[in-house]
Amino acid sequence: MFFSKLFAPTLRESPADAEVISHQLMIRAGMIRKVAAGIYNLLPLGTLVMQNVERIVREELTRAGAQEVVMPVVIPSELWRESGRWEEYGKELLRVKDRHGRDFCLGPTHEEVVTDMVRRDVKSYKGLPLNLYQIQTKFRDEIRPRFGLMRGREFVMKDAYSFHANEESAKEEYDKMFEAYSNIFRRCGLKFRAVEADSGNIGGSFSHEFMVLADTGEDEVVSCNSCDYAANTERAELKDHVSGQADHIKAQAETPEPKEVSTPGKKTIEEVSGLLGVPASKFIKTLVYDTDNGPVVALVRGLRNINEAKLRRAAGVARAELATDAVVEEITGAPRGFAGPVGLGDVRIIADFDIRAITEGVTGANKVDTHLLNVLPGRDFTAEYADLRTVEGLDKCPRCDKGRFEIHRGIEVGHIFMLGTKYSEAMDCTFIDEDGKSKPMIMGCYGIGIGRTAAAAIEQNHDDNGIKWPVPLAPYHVAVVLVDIKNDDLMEIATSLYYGLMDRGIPALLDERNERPGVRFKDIDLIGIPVRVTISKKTAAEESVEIKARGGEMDLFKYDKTMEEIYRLLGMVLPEQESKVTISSTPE
RNA sequence: CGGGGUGUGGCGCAGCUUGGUAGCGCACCUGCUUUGGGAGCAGGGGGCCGGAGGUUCGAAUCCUCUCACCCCGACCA
Repeated sequence: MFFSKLFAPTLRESPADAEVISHQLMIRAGMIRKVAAGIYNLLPLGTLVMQNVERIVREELTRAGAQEVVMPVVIPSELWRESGRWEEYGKELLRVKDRHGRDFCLGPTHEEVVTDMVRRDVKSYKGLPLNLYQIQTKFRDEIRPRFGLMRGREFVMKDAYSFHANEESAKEEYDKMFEAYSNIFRRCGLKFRAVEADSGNIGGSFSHEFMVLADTGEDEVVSCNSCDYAANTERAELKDHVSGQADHIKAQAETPEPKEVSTPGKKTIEEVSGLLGVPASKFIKTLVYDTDNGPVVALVRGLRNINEAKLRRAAGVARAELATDAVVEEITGAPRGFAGPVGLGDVRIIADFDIRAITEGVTGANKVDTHLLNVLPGRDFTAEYADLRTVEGLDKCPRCDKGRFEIHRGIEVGHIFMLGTKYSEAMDCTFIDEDGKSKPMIMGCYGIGIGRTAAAAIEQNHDDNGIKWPVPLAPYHVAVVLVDIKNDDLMEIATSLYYGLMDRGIPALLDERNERPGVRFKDIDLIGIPVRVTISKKTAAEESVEIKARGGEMDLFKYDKTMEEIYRLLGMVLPEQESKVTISSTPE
């Protein structure tokens, strides 16, 4: 590509609404432009990068034996009604009507469509396993799209779905996808971690998220500093480490009877802790939740946060939200801020394991302006115990019992998931097994956000000057900058190098714009091209070109060493028979 | 949806409190000079101030309504 022809409107300043660096740089580098909230145009540079991610995804999935298909964007409501998700999915599902008034939706994901496709034509175990994928535009009417391509409403996703005759086969495919995903993100030049994620209602621990580590990530992940356990903080487990230690039993025995203490107007743990001079870790935080199975009281240690997903699981409910003040008052007999587990009536109490470790605890007295001292779990109230608290750094690893958690922020670029028979049963996707019996297929699904992967790569690879693309994602691998554009001899050297690169399959950009060199260097850095070759009168006088890796130092190379050096910087090896090839020497 | 905020040339902003001819930087166009890290000078073009209604002799500015966008919360590739 000749830069003078390239549609890449670069900006010096970033638009005020771009928050994160990848969003800012994509706009400044002329890769994307916003059309509406969460909806973008991809300009040529953005398109090239997306194609690079897609190419890597295709290569790795093909190698893993998956087959590419294309499913529709507009999906009839009937399929979604069959799975029950037409009602369940909520407002994220953009529904439209056709001219006859029939209901359709824009596909946010394709379990229904692919299940329908497979059930029509696969009848026997002989047709299994099967892994079908597509790379396609999805639409999810997100409440709050943000961060450019990181969380758009319309976005390109690679979604794969596998079908199996039995669990073993499904697990095998899952492992294969795990491997393929690792290869994909490694090839994209990303530092990432596969972490355990919510397994949903089926499939044990068979769900992993692939997280690109970046401070701006929307997710938080923990990893053990001793073993290989890693999980999304939302899902990370903690074990019951506290029961039965000798000194603890002694402290329990020595805890005096509960005593009321007046705490007028002091509602928060911080306030009461300050007033009484008792550390917050002695507090039993008491939260009243409204669930679809009535109210539930949850207890966690002061300073710790409850994990509502864990609460939902422990309580066996689908919905749990903090109760309103009115409900709190009804359950505890006191206004918000003075709730405690002691003397509560007939209400379900679920406590975090850690609560059991408390002796001489402090909690609300279920009475206005009053708290209780010397509360001892087990003696003064009873509760069900479960893992309820959100993990934090330095918490003990539940797997190896030795290590401690480290916390990182991450961007979820991929998710692999065992679906089990949820869709195959709902939609009657069955096959005849070897034993002649009809069974529902076991399914897995596997997603990668293409644009999000590109954005994540920028989050991890940038500096003050702009993007620093990992070579496999770069829109062009090499920029050839001709400084003195009016000099025909130099132009010939530059174009000959440019075409030489193209002939070798190296995507190149020839910058022959009538701009001052500084402007052009800035643009090329901003766009993030990995290797820059500069040709000018000065370099030509030495029969050399100047080569500089993005972010590196510049060096002069004689014409016959040029290609070798470019290959080296791109992490490639010049083919043996080419080592003698030179770009055209100075014309006479 | 709840809470907060912003809408003024393509981009970044000022002007609004206290109504009186719409401004600055970048970008763009022309010319000259310049040409190794976002040039200088001179000239030039482009905005019904998000939209509708109202108050007023007069509204970017005050009032009402609306729309869009952004930020903080619960979802997700």
